[in-house]
Amino acid sequence: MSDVASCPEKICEGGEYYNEVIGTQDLCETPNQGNISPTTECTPSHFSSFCSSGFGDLDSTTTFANLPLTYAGNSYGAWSLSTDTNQTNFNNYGYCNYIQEIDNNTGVYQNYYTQGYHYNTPSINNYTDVPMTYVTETYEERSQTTTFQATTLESSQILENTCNQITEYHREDSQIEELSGYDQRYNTPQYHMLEKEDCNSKNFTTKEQYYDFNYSQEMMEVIEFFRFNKKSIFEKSIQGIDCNYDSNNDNSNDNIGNCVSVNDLVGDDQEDVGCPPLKVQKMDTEDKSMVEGATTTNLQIPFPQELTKKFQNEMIVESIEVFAASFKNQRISYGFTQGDVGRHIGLRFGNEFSQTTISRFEALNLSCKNMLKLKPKLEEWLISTHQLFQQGYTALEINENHLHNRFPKPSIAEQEAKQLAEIKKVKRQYITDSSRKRRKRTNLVPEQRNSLYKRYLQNNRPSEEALKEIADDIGLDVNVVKIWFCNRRQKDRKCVKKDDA
DNA sequence: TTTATGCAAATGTTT
DNA sequence: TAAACATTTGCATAA
Repeated sequence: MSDVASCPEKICEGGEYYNEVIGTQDLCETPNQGNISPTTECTPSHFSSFCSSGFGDLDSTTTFANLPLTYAGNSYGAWSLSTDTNQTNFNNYGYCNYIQEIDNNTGVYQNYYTQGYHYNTPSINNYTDVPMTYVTETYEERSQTTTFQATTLESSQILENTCNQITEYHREDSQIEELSGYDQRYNTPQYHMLEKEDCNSKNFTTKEQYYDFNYSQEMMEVIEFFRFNKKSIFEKSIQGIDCNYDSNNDNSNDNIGNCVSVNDLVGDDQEDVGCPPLKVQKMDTEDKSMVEGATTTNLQIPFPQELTKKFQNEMIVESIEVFAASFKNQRISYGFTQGDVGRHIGLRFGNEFSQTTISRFEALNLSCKNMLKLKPKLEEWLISTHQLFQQGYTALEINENHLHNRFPKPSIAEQEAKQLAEIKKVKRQYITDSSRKRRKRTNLVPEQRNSLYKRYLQNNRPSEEALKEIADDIGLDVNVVKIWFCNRRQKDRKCVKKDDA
């Protein structure tokens, strides 16, 4: 195992720039309990990698991994995975908000949530055969806040060491064994978007040293290796927990019961594929054997291309999950309700969302594509709100004075470009005019509904004239009546199909 | 008071 | 072009 804190990788993809980081413990170790040493040089404007200490709580053995894509100002969410160094067979998986003050180089963790799992052997490295028991039903809030002083590292040194680390991982069986554990040595890569200028920053020597997210087989091997290990642990712990995929839309071909296959979000252009679910399926035996192949010395082509796509999909899915959790945390800490957010977005973009939609976003109760579509707006909300608070406004003032109005509305093209960036890997993508106002939902009163249904029984496909007549008669817009008949026919067809099944 | 959810209105895509 | 088919979204209300 090398002495590397993190591995910055510049990822350039279609004009967008990512920073890829793999961390190990050594340069993250902290002499004092609770201290954390982020590597500020990894990303010029934000932290991207850090380790903290502790098991359960943030102490000397916790490794933080997989920073999400989401941030507002200096704020990040973070996942941690830590193991029990006292061999009491307890594993801990946590989430917290991470806020770094760039100027004075300090950071704060807050709103720390944890979920615990028992496993029945103290041997961490045998995890593949260890059944794990889900211990806590829900996240437990610890309300812990940890403040620390950041440590700055030389980026060139990090880059060099990290590349050595990757090479060693590829070469040495013993080191691979070590890495396959999921204790403090376990890390996952993470990435987030950077400005173009950052990519050319002097902190990084030459562009040629960067790994390309799409095309570097070597990089993908490492990413997949780490990610599989993590998944195999986590998935064991969520056995029996329902997927939280939009159960209303359960007629998709991708659905398997209430869960959906994650295959092919990053599909090739020939395939007409849908979105993955927001909770992933367990990996099957076949997949596992392929990944286990990666732990041999033959690491040239350990992963089939298909699997690479699958992991990319999972990364996308996970980035949404993490963002949703982070978004909720921040919304609550700002003191806004879901309804507030929906209204603010209306002020900001010209088209507001209901409390329902925000609620569903936070609970991952929307389709993946839908989540990806909404995400840029919620990111914008976080940024705008953060700025308003920085200017000294309170939540009350923001609400009463409609301060989200103050931000220039981005052009439709800009909004669409952002949505496109989110869902560009989804085939069948389409961006709708996001500024067009959705018609207010008509609330039909029972008499109107009865009247419509009576006429539907007489003729379920009325002509234009008949529709007009019905509309006049009931006192509704003819379009509303037309849509009602369409939806009613759709409902009937669905019922018939269901009966047939 | 806030959030979650069933049903279906409205919108988008394919046939 | 219209209808079928698919998906997004919000009202009303339960929790």
